[in-house]
Amino acid sequence: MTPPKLLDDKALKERELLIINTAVLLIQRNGIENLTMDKVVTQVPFSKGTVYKHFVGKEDLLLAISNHSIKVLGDLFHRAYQFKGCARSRMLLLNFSYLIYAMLYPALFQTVLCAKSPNVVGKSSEKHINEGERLEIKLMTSIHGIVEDGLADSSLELPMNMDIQQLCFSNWSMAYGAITLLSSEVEQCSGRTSLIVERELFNLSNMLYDGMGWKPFTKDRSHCAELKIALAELFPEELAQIKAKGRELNFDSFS
Amino acid sequence: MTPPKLLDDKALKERELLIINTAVLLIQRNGIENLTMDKVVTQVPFSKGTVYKHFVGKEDLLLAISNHSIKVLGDLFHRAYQFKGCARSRMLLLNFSYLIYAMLYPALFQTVLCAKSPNVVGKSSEKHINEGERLEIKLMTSIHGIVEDGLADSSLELPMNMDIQQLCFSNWSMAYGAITLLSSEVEQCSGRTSLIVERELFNLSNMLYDGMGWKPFTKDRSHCAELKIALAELFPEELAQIKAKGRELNFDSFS
DNA sequence: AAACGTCAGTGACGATTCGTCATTGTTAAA
DNA sequence: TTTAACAATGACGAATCGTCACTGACGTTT
Repeated sequence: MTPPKLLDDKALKERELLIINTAVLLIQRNGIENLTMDKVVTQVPFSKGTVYKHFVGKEDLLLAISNHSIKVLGDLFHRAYQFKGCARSRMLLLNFSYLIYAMLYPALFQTVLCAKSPNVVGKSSEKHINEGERLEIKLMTSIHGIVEDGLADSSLELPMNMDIQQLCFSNWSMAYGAITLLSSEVEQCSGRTSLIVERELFNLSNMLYDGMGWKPFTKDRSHCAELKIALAELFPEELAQIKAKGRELNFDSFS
Repeated sequence: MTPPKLLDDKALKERELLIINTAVLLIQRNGIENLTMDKVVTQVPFSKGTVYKHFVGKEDLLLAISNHSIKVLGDLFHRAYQFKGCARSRMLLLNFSYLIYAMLYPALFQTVLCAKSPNVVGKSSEKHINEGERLEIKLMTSIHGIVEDGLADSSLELPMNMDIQQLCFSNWSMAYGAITLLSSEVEQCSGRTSLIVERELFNLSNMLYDGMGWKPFTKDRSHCAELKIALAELFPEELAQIKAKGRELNFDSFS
């Protein structure tokens, strides 16, 4: 009467990842708007029914891709968190790791944005929705850690009766807004508009940190030169890949 | 031989608006993820072919709704711009008009977010895409005007070699990020999380303005009391409607 | 070893939704 | 009245979705 276990979790995870990666390739090739389950099924050594065992529908698959993408971003964030340097610099570095992510993996970035739409969330499984929330919280922990370091070394004090979570959210929402709004420009080489994403992100971050009273203030330190060095040290491969795509982070147009 | 004009522009515009409003009602009732062209057609005194005369497809209709929503928001922004008061207060007020909009018209707000997805943009007509860009620029002009007023009365100086457009974008992307990320919380009465959207928006705005060096600084003025009065004067109806929905802007939890 | 039960896998199928287009109706000039 | 251009219709084919009845493989029971 013991129900036989025929499939181990490992194999299931592997298969799930294979489906996700296949879907990402299709998104890269045809655009997210043309992704269909039928196409995914033909590109995968399983039948439709099996795919639907893993994902209750197309939207659920999208959310799973989004979750996977957030994991990738979480790794970049963690590297920024671990960098040696003052807290404020590392927070700026973290924001730029977000930008690098958006430039390097546009399909993933795009999918995360799409997955935020109620169109997707409304049709997804509880399991993947909860996983997504967990992952976003995890993302926040890197930010959290940097803020705590800033508080610990007294370069930062909590302003306006705010708590740590609020401060983390401030930085996150600011970076999110800037990169999202300029993400359409992120991919192209030359900006049609006069807004340059790396410059706006840099200025916006510094204004916010100055407003928080986070030392060293902009007037006392060349954050730009520091950032340039840190990026080259922490993300050499990623910067090279971006360059290979014909795009490049340009810090010369602003001091 | 003169080709007869049978439909005037006015009637066309009216019909387009009727279709849009019908679709908005359906979104409110069934959620944006369940909007179908067939349902729209049955709710409208025209046939499918006629609807498709106006909108090349479902996504194009969504974009048109988004554009319509941006017009509504533009009106709120303009009222904030015209308010009497110091520039910095008005900018804060403008951000809060954005929040009011998100709370009062969740379906519209949601549609604007969805319409940003490449899923939608990729399948829409040039006409509506261009119209959307025009409308967003128009939105910016209210922000632009307030910044210029701040420069004119010397309460603000351009920091870090930035130009006016960059400053406008900073405020916009910050407000966008905060409200978007907390929009899922915007509708519900009590916050499960410890983040309260009106409080975060208030703090984030003030930190940014302080960082810009925009006077009067937070330490010198009770922006909160001022904002409370301004909101009551400028958006009495809207605040009442929000209250009627069971939600209320709460300023007591922070000074 | 035969019968049985459980579960993974399959892909044909019905249902839904989309967008088109051949047809019909309408208007105003000739 | 005829005609030409425009407007409106809704039946239809195509695409996509997600389900479900069936098959087969494997371990357990008899």
